[in-house]
Amino acid sequence: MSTTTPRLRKGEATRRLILERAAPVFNQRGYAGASMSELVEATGIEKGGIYNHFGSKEDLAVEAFDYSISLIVDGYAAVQEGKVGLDRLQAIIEIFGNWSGHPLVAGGCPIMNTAIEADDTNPALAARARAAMDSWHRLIGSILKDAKARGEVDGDVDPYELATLVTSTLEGSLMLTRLFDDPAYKHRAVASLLEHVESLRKSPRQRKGRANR
Amino acid sequence: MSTTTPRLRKGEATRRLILERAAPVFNQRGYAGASMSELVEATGIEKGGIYNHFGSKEDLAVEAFDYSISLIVDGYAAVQEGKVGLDRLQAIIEIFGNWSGHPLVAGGCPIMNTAIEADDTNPALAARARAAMDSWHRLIGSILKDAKARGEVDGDVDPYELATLVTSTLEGSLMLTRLFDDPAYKHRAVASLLEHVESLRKSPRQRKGRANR
DNA sequence: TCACAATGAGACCGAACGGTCGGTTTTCGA
DNA sequence: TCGAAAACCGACCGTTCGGTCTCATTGTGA
Repeated sequence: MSTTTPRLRKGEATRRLILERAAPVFNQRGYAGASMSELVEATGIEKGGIYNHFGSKEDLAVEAFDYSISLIVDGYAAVQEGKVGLDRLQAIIEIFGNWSGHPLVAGGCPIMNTAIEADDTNPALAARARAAMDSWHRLIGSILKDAKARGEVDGDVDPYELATLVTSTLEGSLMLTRLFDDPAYKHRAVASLLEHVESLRKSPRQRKGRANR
Repeated sequence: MSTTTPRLRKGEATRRLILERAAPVFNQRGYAGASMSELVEATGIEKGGIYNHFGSKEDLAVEAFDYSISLIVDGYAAVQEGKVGLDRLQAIIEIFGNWSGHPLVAGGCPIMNTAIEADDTNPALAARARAAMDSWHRLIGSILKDAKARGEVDGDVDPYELATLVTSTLEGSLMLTRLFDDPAYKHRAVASLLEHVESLRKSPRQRKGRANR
């Protein structure tokens, strides 16, 4: 390996530009719904140029998906900064309801969109969606485990199970919000989840013993 | 008009057969992902035969969607029979987690699938999805209003808001269940919602005064 | 029974699909 | 500055797309 330059400068820039511009197209129109000619138009790069960097439409879709995910990972990492324990989770839930004006990627949640389209049709994309969703659940799960370790929440809360419930509610509400073009659905889900998470908090007094419900 | 026969017998039968067989194809592969040749194969009717009954692929997709919805409406109507009040809602939530073996239509919830694909691309299908979702929310909402009228639940529960929360959680969990091919996600959501609904029940004692939280 | 409308088959259409490739331009290290 | 390599273009490929049309067959009311 030594000092092999893996990729040259200009090409790398175009490659990234293609991904940046193709990602929202795939996210809005779906894999089957997005045509190469649309991608040519959206990227400003001719077909030959695109195929110079990606082996197939599917390759491009997979890499564009990964690019979308990287934006999301970065976005959610940023909102947790300076927060600890349960506050981190609440910050994540809260921001979910507030990307509205400047969504991380146009067209809704790429994981959900890809999951819905690809589960019966495209194993490669479905696998990427699973990986991204798993990583998301590990993030939420680890925050909850941390909160438990810090004594903020009761011991009988299963971090992973709660994580999947949070995801279910948020994603479902996002689907409704986009279907009806009305943020109220998302906001209700966020409010409900924040309340639920808040209810998990042990009051400083209680150290042992089950609290709420 | 007088005694105009709107449609003849044989044709109506084929028409329905096409819908029955096309519905799962659209639900699994999506509108853009389903090709006419796949529909020809699935229905056993040649292209000319299909276009004899439907004006376009989109027309067929819309009618197939409506057909799927009719199956769902019938299915959920059946499970409520003989039940009253909050029991009706709990029966609906419960059955949501148990279609697994014999789903009403292959490929997951047609409303969610259509919502995700069509919201940015197909106004006609998106409108149908909105109508179906609205009707679903009205069903849940009316059950909750009935339960309130019967004094089963507290007055400060907003039927429509709760309905949309139930939908969010169920649909999101179905997405996860299908993505990971694991009913656990769905079952967790069902259990959580059943518990939540149960917590709304006033004990026979309490007539006035807010109960839980 | 019979004539005609309804039905379904399948060859056919132009357009658009995803993908290839030779040639030109651009980039950049030597 | 220059030449090889990288990057990019766009015409072109075979295939499949959604949709049309003609014609043989079938169903059916009178």
